Amino acid sequence: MVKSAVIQDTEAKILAAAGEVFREKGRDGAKMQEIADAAGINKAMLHYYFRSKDQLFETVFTQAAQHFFEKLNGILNADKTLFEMIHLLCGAYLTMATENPHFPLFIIGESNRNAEGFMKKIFSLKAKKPEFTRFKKLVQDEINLGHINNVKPEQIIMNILSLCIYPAMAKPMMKMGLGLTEKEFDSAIEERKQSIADLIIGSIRKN
Amino acid sequence: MVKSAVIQDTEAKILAAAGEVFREKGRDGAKMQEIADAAGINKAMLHYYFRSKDQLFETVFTQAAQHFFEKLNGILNADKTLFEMIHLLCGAYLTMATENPHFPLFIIGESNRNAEGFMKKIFSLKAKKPEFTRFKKLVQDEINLGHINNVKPEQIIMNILSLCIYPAMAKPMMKMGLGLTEKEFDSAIEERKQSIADLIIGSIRKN
DNA sequence: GTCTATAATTTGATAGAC
DNA sequence: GTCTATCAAATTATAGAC
Repeated sequence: MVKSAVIQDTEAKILAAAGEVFREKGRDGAKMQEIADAAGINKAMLHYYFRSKDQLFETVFTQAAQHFFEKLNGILNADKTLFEMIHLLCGAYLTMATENPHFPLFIIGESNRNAEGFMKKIFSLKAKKPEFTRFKKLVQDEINLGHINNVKPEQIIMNILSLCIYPAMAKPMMKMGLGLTEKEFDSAIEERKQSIADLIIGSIRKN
Repeated sequence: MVKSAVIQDTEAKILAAAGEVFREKGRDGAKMQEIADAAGINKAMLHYYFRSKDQLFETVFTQAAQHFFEKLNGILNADKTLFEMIHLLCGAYLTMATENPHFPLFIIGESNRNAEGFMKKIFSLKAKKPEFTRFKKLVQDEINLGHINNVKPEQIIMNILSLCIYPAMAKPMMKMGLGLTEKEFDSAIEERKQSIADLIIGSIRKN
């Protein structure tokens, strides 16, 4: 166990390469040969470690979902006020979507393709599925205190997810549609880091 | 030319079937056999009419984009006030996304896969690419009149698109994540038809 | 134009040497 | 564990009869 930390073992290399290719090309568009090339190893190794393309995909997908859920649960269960939590959620989602723009499309595509299987997978993860019960309670408390309007917590969640994730995942189309350069688009996204949480809060706060 | 209007010609049948399958399964996930079955014709016919799978996809994609752009241009160039136009845009996008939830994923996936080719395709359409110049002017006018805050029109567009499209395209994941039944989710979307435009307008209107 | 049968190609998967 | 060579299956594409 004195292996250099720089040199990943083969399994890790495969998972990293497969993750990238699957996210970019999708489950069907990704080819085993391309994954092998990206990992710098032979195609036969993929089968040696993961048996089949399906199994490799499942592993990659599960790992990605798990990683994200852990992060999310950290926020949703933190001891914060509603407004603080909205800020944190917006920051986390925006950062995730910006750094890894293919990830949301990847997840959504898979959940659309096979909703039942998707659900089963999610529920069998070690990391618990994100729980919004605490968030919902915070919303209800603020309503009772008269601080915010009588809104459904689900709508707030939908708004946060939409505003944070969509622009990043649709970047090429957005850039083109709005006629923005790469730089202009990136700075537009940067602006949103400040504005989205305020927009959400402004829309529910009682004046 | 006394053919019954009910019986579509083969080419139209193919395009309809291919559109459905491509949107649902994606460019790579869709199989020619499945398209042929959906169209109720033989696989060889697909090649007779469209030469190759690639060409069939391009035709379907272009046609879909064109149809949507025409609708959008109708709104963007209409003689309306800014607030009216925001309401119309939200309605059009929400309806589109709800009735055809696979369409946005389809377009975004393709534009991510090949941004340059996507742009070339769009620009060569008969229907002009949607122009936001008039929308931008309306925003600037309202800013000058002191009716709304000094916001960038691009941010408004991003917000409209995000809030309307994302929840519908991510329906299975949303349902699961929020623990909603089909019925509950649909009524949540229905609520948004009333609330989204108001949310957008509320976020920019000067009080 | 439409079909059946078949060719050609791509791609996932395995066998077997090292 | 890793590679080369090869197989097997799936899928696109075409040939040719009607």
